[in-house]
Amino acid sequence: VSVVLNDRRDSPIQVSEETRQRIIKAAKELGYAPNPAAQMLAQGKNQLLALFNYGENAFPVDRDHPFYAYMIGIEREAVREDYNLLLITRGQGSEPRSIYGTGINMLRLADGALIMGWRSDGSELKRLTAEGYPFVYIGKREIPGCQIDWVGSDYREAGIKATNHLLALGHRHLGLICVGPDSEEIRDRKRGCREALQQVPAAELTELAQEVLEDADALGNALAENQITALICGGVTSLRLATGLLQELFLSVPDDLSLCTLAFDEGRLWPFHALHPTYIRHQDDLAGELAVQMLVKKLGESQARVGSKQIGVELVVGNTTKPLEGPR
Amino acid sequence: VSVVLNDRRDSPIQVSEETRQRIIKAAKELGYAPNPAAQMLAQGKNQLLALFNYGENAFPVDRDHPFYAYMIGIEREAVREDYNLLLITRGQGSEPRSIYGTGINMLRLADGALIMGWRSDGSELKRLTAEGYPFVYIGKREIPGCQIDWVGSDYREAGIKATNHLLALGHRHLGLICVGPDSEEIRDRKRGCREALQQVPAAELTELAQEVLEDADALGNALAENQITALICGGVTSLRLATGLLQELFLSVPDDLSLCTLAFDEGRLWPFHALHPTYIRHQDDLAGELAVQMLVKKLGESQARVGSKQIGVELVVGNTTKPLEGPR
DNA sequence: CTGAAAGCGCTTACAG
DNA sequence: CTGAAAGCGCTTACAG
Repeated sequence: VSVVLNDRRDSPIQVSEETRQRIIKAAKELGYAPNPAAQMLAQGKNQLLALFNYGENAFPVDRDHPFYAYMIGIEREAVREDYNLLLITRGQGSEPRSIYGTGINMLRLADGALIMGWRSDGSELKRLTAEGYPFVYIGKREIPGCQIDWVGSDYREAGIKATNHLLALGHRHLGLICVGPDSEEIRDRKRGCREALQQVPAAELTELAQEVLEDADALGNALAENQITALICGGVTSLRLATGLLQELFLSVPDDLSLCTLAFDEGRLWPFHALHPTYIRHQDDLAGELAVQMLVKKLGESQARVGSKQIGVELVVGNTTKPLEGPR
Repeated sequence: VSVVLNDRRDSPIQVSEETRQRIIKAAKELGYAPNPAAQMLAQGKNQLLALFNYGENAFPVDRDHPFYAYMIGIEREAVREDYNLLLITRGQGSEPRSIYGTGINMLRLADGALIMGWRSDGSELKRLTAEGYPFVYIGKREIPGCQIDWVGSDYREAGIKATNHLLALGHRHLGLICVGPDSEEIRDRKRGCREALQQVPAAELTELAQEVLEDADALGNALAENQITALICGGVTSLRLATGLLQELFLSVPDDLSLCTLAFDEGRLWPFHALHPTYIRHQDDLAGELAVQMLVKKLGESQARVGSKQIGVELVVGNTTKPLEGPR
């Protein structure tokens, strides 16, 4: 019966066509529906991938949140690979988020896990690795003495491309501002910008403290002091804050200041937007897909390392950057 | 061991504190985690809530999608109620989405389910109900001959409030435009607008076909023919399309036309936006929370009906509507 | 308080 | 080709 209903053609068991039909007919009449839990138990795997986020919710309240795009890719690929997704929400009511918070490794409900979030606890990841639990980290994550597989966007390249663009436009006094907690990916942004800058001897890059985005005058002073003609924003949040303050300062973009952001989501644009930012386009949805692929591969090869991957980025030129026209 | 790990204080079995600690310690050391499928099989529940979407993905690619806000609330409440969330992605690769598509009811892996999406198959919902599977529908869903519990935003009230606002400003020739597939909630919008309009004898409401949003001239003609001075958009998509076309037509908002939308997400606004739409604020995240509460209640009371709920809405006045100043 | 046993609904070798 | 049996990992009466 099991062979017939699951259409196991590769089974060693041969069933006559007549019997087969008889079984199917009976199943229909009885309104039979298999119990997936029992199937899983018998087959020893449950086609479940856990999603764990150290940072916030799986559904970020802030839609500008970079994780959102990852999620889209993760779900898309999960459909293809025929896995269900398990959002770990039990026991996540209090900070800090923890995998072992309740004492047991909750991820083991699933065959493997995708983990994300900046505030991740290195020791928990080490323990997971030691236990041989298969997971892939979403976003770059380097832990000394512990090789973990991750997949993320190449923020260093983002920094390089943005900086090169502004340098090519003739700007020599650049500013860089990132908001948010210090993380591998913030450091990569800064590193990329610095690397690109070093190719042009006369150029200067000022890293502005994120506090200057709390007050228009603070930003104005910082820009003036350093003669900044082009500002690189680390992401959408800094771009949003900066544009607001620049408006207060009556500074016009790009006439008074060129603006370029290392992350942006074009889906946000409205027809009546005057500004179309120059930005670095990421493919975080592809990163999400790749993460699932890597994890599934890991599961198949019983926990071999699959290696980390960085996804390339590209510059999209909008109307917020323009060539420098001599001294201000 | 089972009694200790599941913290069954009400169990007839008494366990000494010492033994209890010994068990917990051992579980930790061994990295023990219960198998949800086995738990499901043995006790018929596993603290898992399934999420099934007839329409699209759980993570809508379009961030303007109304489901997104629901998701936020669902997750928030799941944390509180101590449930994990199971995103049903298996077998969802091809249209139309189906719960029984593979022959088995995938939802049975979880204790209960939250179901959403306009394209839902009434017969599947009927079958679920007949089987006694506990679920709550996200968004209004009425099926003849089948009482189902749902929770959704009150789009009729949205229509009423928007229409009343425009009438109060003196407008008498209103237009209404909704895009997307016909659904209970689209019908409610229209119903609400019509109801409000009937209170003012001299007023007229023209329902524009969604095709007029495909072409600027078509929209222009429709507005002119009906002398429309105020346009109600059904949601973000129609608002977006309309603003784009109005710009092409050199019609200015709100001087030439007042604009009000029945759904909007203020989180989208940028500092440099000139237009702040007058809109109806929904509380879909609260609806999501409520849905989880209702479902959990259902689970507790072993599938009693809990009744459907509609969440109230409110008008937020922006700068896209203004009083009518005599004939145009 | 502890241990052995039955059973949840399936799948899959294993005998007939 | 068919039927009886073991086992997946749990929970829960049931004896000791």
